[in-house]
Amino acid sequence: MGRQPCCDRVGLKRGPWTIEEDHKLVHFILNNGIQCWRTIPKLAGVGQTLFLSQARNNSIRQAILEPKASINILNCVTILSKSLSGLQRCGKSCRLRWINYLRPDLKRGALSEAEEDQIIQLHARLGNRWSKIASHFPGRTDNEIKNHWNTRIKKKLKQAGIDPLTHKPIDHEKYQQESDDTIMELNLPIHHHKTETLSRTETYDKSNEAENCAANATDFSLSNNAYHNVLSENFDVDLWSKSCKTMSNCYSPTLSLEAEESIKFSTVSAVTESSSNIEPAEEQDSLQQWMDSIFSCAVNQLEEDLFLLRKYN
DNA sequence: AATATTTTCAACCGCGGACCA
DNA sequence: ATGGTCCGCGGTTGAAAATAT
Repeated sequence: MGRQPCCDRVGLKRGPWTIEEDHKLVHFILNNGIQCWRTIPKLAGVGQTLFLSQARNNSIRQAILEPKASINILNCVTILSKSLSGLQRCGKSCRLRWINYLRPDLKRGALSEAEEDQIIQLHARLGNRWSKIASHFPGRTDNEIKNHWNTRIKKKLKQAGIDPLTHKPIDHEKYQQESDDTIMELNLPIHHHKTETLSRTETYDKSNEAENCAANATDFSLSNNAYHNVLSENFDVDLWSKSCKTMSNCYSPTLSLEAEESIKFSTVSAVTESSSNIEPAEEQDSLQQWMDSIFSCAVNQLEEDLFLLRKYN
């Protein structure tokens, strides 16, 4: 009997993660920790549904009293009800996304020369045991190091006349024959290797802007800065909407002014509304949850705006 | 400016090992 | 010992971004 797949793949989403999915996963793990990856997709998002029903009741009540002021909130809640189901991802995919991209202790930005040298030394000792190698670099993932090895370091070594497999100087005449023999000995399929030349982008360094963008996005989604700002008296809506924009720019480079304004309006309304309807003892938690929801909502609106922009441009 | 080519890296796949009943 | 389940690892893929023509 064959091994069963890690999950029922029917109806599960694959491919790149959306902001909303990231948000659900981060929210769940920060609140509940990691227990069983298989159950995380089902549970992520569910914790917010209780608050959703509260919010819906509040907003409906408010809509009756003050229709104009609360219409945006009501819209948000309606959209949220569609988006707050569990994650349509398998546990494996969640684990990968968390480990390689979302976890808060990840170090961002290009690997330094010193790190590269250390990778080369460790690879000479350990071979392609990427997780072992990565364990020497806190904040770096095995995937990142593996990718860096395959795209940069291998080429650099070859350029320097060093065989990346053996870490010994290349004997050019024997090199091709030996690697083919090795492949035959190991009974591995022979692939047609692309001719590898020094990368045209070898000198290209990730711009500070890109790094800041990633760092800002991480800060925003993982350290709950936005919530703390909202809770403090000097909450700056402009600053917050800029954070949203910066984060969204990591995914999509263009945003409409309307979309930006939409975020501001949702935020101000949300803060006003939720503050007036929640008991003081629960205020902070509820407000944080509300901000969670509003953030998802704002992102949904942005994505809808982008979709329309693309459709009609 | 448009198109082609190359590079990067996030995400997927399948396997092996650990653990449990 | 056996079979089922889950997690983690390493190889690979392919879309998006960067660069060249």
